[in-house]
Amino acid sequence: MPELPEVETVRRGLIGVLEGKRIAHVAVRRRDLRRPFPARLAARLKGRRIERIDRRAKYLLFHLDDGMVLLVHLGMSGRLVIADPSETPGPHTHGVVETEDGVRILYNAARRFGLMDLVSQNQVGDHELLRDLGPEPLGDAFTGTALSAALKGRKAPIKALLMDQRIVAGLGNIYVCESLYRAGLSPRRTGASVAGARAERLVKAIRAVLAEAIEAGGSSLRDYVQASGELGYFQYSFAVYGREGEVCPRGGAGGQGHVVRRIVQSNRATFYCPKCQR
DNA sequence: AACAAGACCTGCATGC
DNA sequence: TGCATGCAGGTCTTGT
Repeated sequence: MPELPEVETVRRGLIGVLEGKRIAHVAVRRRDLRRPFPARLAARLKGRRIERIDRRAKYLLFHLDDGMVLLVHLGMSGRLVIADPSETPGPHTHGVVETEDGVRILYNAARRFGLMDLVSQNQVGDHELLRDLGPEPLGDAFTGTALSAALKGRKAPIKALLMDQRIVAGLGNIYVCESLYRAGLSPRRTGASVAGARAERLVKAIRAVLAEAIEAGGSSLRDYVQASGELGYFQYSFAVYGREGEVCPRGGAGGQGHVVRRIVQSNRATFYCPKCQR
């Protein structure tokens, strides 16, 4: 679920309650997630002060005052929420962090696709999960030229390549579909064919879609909520994602062929408008 | 090397 | 009601 806009929204929601705060207590209820939680995680976090919360792609990075960084990924169904004082951990709450001033954060991941790791600050960039990531789509390094270069010679469909975190880091199924629609590019087009003006258009579309989604607090479909528990509402702005059979936003009255189609690429659903996307 | 498909795990909607 | 099936925001691994 959580793609870049959702992770960024969670980050923003946690800054106010966690930055500068000291961790008073940590409970680990189940540690066999996608990769097991680090050994002695609770003991290593206890007493630490959270100095800063960053994001890299879909990872959250909690910088601690002992030079370590707690890496958190939410997987498909993960949540990081500020608990109501009366709230008790559910069956999928795999970790609970409590600050000195009494704020409790629940780490919830029904499908256990998420992960946590501890890495020292000066090795974060070399971490195996981060080192091969492509540029941040909202950063300066993500340009039409850079994207063209990354796609050069690639025969796979552009849809699949944008899902590859080494090409650009942070997009997932929703925002790839929406960005391709915005750019007017068919998801079936080869990566190599996206160069020059098309690549520029795609970069602009990706940036715009992500910015709007962050503004909307992300997209809430099934599991995702903001740290506060509020829903995001970008799902109401989807042009194509999950809209198979509907008329796309540019179809106008009657539609005239602007019917959103669902296909499967690399085992993932792709939604697009064959009329608007070429 | 690049690509597609399968695997991981759980919950939910759907249809019989 | 119960059961089987398919599907889901991610990404790692396997096989061609």
